[in-house]
Amino acid sequence: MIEKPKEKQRQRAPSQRSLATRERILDAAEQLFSEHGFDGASIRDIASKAGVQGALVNHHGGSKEDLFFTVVARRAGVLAEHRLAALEARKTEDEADLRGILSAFIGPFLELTTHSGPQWRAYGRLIAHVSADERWRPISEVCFDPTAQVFTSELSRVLPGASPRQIGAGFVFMVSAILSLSTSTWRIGDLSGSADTDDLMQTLLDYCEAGFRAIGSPG
Amino acid sequence: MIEKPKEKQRQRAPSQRSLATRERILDAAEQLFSEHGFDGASIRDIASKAGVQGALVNHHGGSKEDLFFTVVARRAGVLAEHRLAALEARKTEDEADLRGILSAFIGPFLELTTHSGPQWRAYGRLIAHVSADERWRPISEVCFDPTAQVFTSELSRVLPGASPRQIGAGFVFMVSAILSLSTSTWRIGDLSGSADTDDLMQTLLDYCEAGFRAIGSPG
DNA sequence: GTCTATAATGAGATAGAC
DNA sequence: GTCTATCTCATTATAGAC
Repeated sequence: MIEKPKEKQRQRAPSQRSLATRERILDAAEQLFSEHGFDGASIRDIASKAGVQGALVNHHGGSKEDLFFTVVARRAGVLAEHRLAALEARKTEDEADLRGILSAFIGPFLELTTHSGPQWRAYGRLIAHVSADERWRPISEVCFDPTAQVFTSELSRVLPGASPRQIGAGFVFMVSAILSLSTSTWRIGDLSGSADTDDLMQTLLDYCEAGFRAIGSPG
Repeated sequence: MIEKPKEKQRQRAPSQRSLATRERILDAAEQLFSEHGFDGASIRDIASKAGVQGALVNHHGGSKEDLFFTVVARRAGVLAEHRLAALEARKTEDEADLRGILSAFIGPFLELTTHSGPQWRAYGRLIAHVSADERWRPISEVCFDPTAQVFTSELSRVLPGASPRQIGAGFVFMVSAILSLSTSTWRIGDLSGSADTDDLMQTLLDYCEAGFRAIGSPG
């Protein structure tokens, strides 16, 4: 199950080749989990994509659920750091108003998932799976809730007229809209050029900022 | 595959008992597909929940993919009718402004999925699966795109300043926010009472209306 | 750490009796 | 239309040689 990160004490440091293999396996798992979901991606497919034997996947990743957890957690820290750093930067420049907070949350995610290569792009879709399936709630709690709490606190500060429940609802609406850019781009149209994605980010920011303002101001 | 609704010519009308069995199977499939997704729900589990033998599921539903299609399509017509009727009602009363259009789209969905029993509640989650997985795009095109086109046309009419792409983006944001109420209610809090859900619907409407206005107005 | 081989289970689908 | 029985295949996971 998903109990812990379970950091076994190792006898000695793993070799470089071992680490490289492990990374290949995690990359393959990231892509296939993001495309087909947990149940739709098989260990065999992952092993095949990584160019290794099936047994190696279990050796490096443990059970399938452990592997899924590992893949999600691998980039969660980086994403959280980018978001919190962006938030701090806004604060020190006195730009931590509503739009500044939303930018700090949305910007790093879109920057990473659209401009940082196919693995990060897959990771965006992967988060959508984690977020949609209550089965992965323990993963969410560990990987994403801490950051979410920081941002909802900030939102409550700049929107004193909104109840915690309204802030929570608005936050869920925003997250689902963000993730829809990773999963439903085909509904809006191809996003090949950077100009298009930046355009879409502005539209998303405008949408969410106005939405939050409507929630925060009295009826 | 998902080619067609494939209406085989029957020799004679099915018996009442047969129809009842078929409904039980579809109900069970609806619940399990909505909870665990297509790959996570097995034919065996569906048969067990419906209280029939496994072979009957294939007999009534065809292949697993056919069964999924059938379940999604079963209520799609009702949902579409409610939405289009609500839209027409607004138009004849000269209330087809932005908020009226959004209400006609959101209201029937929330009414059905929160106040019309567990099957409709499951159907809401089911649509979230269909919408998130590109694999079901053919189903979306048949079941939901026609209604979506009607509403995006209306939105373009009342928001002449927004490009089709912006309307499309806003529509995707809105749909993802609506569906998040079916999948992520545990993130916002329990929705036991009707008052709570009505409250949430107002919040959602405020959020989306403001968001669309921000998209539709220059700068 | 990596491989081959295989165990153990569960999946979707069908044949054929009733 | 319904059931029993079964086919065929894919799945996760592990045992053990190297």
